[in-house]
Amino acid sequence: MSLVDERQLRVLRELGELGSVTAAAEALRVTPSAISQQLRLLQRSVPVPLTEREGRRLVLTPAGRALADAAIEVETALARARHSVEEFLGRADGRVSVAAFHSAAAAFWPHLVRALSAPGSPRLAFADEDVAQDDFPPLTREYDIVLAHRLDHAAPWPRTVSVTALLHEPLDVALPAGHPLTAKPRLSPRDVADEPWITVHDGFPLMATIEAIAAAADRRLHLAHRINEFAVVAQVVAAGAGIALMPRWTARPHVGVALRPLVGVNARRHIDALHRPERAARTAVRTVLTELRSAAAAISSQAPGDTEPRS
Amino acid sequence: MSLVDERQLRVLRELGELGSVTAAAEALRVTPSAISQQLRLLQRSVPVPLTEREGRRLVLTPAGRALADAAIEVETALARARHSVEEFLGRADGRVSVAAFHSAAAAFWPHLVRALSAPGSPRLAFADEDVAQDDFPPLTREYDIVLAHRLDHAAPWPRTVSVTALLHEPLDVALPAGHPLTAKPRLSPRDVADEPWITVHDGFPLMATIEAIAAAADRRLHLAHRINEFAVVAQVVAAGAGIALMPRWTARPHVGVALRPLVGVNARRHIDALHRPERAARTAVRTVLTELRSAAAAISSQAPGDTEPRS
DNA sequence: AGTGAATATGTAGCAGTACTACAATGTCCC
DNA sequence: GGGACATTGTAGTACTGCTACATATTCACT
Repeated sequence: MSLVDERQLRVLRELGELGSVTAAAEALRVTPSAISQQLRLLQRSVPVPLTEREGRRLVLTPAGRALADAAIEVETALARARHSVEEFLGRADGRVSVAAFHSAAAAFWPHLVRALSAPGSPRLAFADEDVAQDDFPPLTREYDIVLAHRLDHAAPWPRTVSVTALLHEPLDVALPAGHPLTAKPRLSPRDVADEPWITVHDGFPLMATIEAIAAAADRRLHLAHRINEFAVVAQVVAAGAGIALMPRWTARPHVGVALRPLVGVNARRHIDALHRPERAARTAVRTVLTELRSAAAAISSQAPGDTEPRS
Repeated sequence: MSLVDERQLRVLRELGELGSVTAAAEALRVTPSAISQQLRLLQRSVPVPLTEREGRRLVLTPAGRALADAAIEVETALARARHSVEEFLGRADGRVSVAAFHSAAAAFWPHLVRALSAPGSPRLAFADEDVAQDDFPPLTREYDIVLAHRLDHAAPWPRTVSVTALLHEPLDVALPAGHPLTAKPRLSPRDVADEPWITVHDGFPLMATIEAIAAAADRRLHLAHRINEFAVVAQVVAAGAGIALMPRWTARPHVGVALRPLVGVNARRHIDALHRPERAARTAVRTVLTELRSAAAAISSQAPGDTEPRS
């Protein structure tokens, strides 16, 4: 019985529905002999007759009809399997996993939640991932979409991932409220080179800008603290432990911290959505990408005084 | 996509569950190379990657997982199909069609209905078929069980059908109440040869006994009427239109009709259940056959004064 | 850093299977 | 009884899935 296969079941079913070997053969585009042989093969696995002669035609016995009915289920399941990939790709409400580093997560995810809460929208699965720049692309193996950042002049993303540009965000200098430098509307590398710095850990994107400031000022900076998380950085800056680079749009404003634009070095970061090219074959993933772009537009224009043209 | 077959889906599913080509190969008792080739073949039909490398192992992508899930349904349906014949054979409550000629139907079917009314019993499908003797065996093509009758010396049933003997029923002479012959406890062919006869149509089983009476009495009988249905015969006999042969047990008694045993010719008929041998592979069919046998025992002993040994 | 074990993939050849073409057998209908 | 129709059997062919073996890649351990 275990060598009953789909082909034989299909033949049996056609015979049952069409009522003759010849008709089944035409339907399956083979010779009647092929049908006859498949039936003989199938019969070998079953101890009761599945077919019987009726005059010169061949028809199913009740046992044959029982098996032919089961064959319908097999074909249904196979058809469903054959369409399951398209279904998977086409589902509007599929699960979409989105990873992001902290500041992008805080800025983008609330937008996504609001925009995609209606039934029929993609179901979101968030995960925060604060990793060094090189480690963003590999995350696309695990997540459908990865929000990543890199500095203007850093190495571009590898070509194995697709990139959707979201923000080109200025990095400002964060000063404690009341610090003397807050008097200046914009700061040069020389202005800030002697202050104690709070920076990200080595390997993280913003570090390159810190190094650019040191180079432009021709000084060795004093790296007092290494803190990745901007919410913590803001607290420590406000407490007067040093100054820091902070993103203009995606970090939550802090009353004890003033932001001043930096001139003389290119202090900007790209925030991009990375994904493997084939993941965008899914409708749900494309929906989230579209929503991310419109969230980016909202984010970059949310503080009118701070938008790029005027910085 | 249409060349996705069960084998490829099975391979994909094993890969998904076991997590490596080698493990899937062991599970399916083939070499890893075979697995790899089947996966390549499957991938050819699908426009998005189903698998991806993870270190030195191979794992499913989300699309692959979607297809593997569908593969489970396919295997389930196939397993069900492979067991559907046993299920069909083993079901206690399967449908069993029973054909019978009129007097057997009237005598046996009420027993069957009473005995097999509990839930879980075979579901009965009755059909009355009053045919000539030669036409009983072919009815086994259409019905699971056929109640048929034949006379003692008639040709036996062909060996293509299985026979379950039910009754060996005496045929008595039916006389109008008050007819002079009712005075005799038993009748010889000579006693009845000059009466007007009511017989079945030519070709029907009882006809041979009529001819035997004529031969034994060396007379030509007067065949006044040809009526197959015993209920009608009884009415006409009671009305005085003639005498007739009637089965002792399976014809309903009629107040205007007296039955007298016939001696000197072998006047008995066999009532048998005929079926194709393979139909008895079904539990439900065997249940009905058993019930028919016990019904036969009840019928032949229901009128104690008329049982065979005393006739 | 290097080496060996583990894993997957490619290639060639082999074996089993499903098909076609054709012949034979059986059935229906006039 | 003859001709058309239908199924089955037989021999040969094409295809497909497998094994064996070689190769490439990754991992773990020293």
